[in-house]
Amino acid sequence: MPRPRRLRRDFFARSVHEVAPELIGATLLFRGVGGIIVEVEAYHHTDPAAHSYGGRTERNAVMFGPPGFAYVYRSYGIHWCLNFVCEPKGSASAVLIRALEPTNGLPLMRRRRGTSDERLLCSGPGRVCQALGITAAHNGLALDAPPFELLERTAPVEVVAGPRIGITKAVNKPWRYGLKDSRFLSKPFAATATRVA
DNA sequence: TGCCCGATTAACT
DNA sequence: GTTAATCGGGCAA
Repeated sequence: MPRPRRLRRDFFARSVHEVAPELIGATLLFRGVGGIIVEVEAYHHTDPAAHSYGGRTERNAVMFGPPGFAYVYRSYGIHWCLNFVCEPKGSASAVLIRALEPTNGLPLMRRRRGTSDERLLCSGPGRVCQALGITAAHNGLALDAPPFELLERTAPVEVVAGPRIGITKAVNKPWRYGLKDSRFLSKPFAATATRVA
């Protein structure tokens, strides 16, 4: 097994719809804690469900910056959610990290999450940030430098696509991507989900 | 200023 | 299946 390579900043400088499925199977670590990305969603600036759809604000400013940086926002006043900014600078598109298969730093993740159930550690965007210790303090950080470490996938994976979760606009767009049959998804994909890779 | 609501989660019935 | 928790963004006034 070859040593996994780091994802470089130019990996993210492409269409969010190319990057998102390729992130499935990659490894996300934050201060050495994390796991394999098994679920993401793509948000394009022309998409009414995207935070950047209505233009630049203080909250979404990082989305309008260069690709390869973290956009972290508060969800429902309670949770934090992590995105990877993609595409050329200014296109304001990003990939939401929705679930990981935990592989590194499990004791710390269990303590932060208050559960020992491995399936509840990182299965949901708010849970990922709680388990990894990511907050607004990390909004705007580069993804190719500590405390982040992103590793390319080392083996082929089966990626499926389906409608995104928890949104009220553009609900039919199949821009949620996942590792087929992973037990760490926040929700299963339909049996009829499109296979994309 | 006031009001509504959301890329969620956990704890209910 | 339903709902409370909790708060900043965005928009009406």
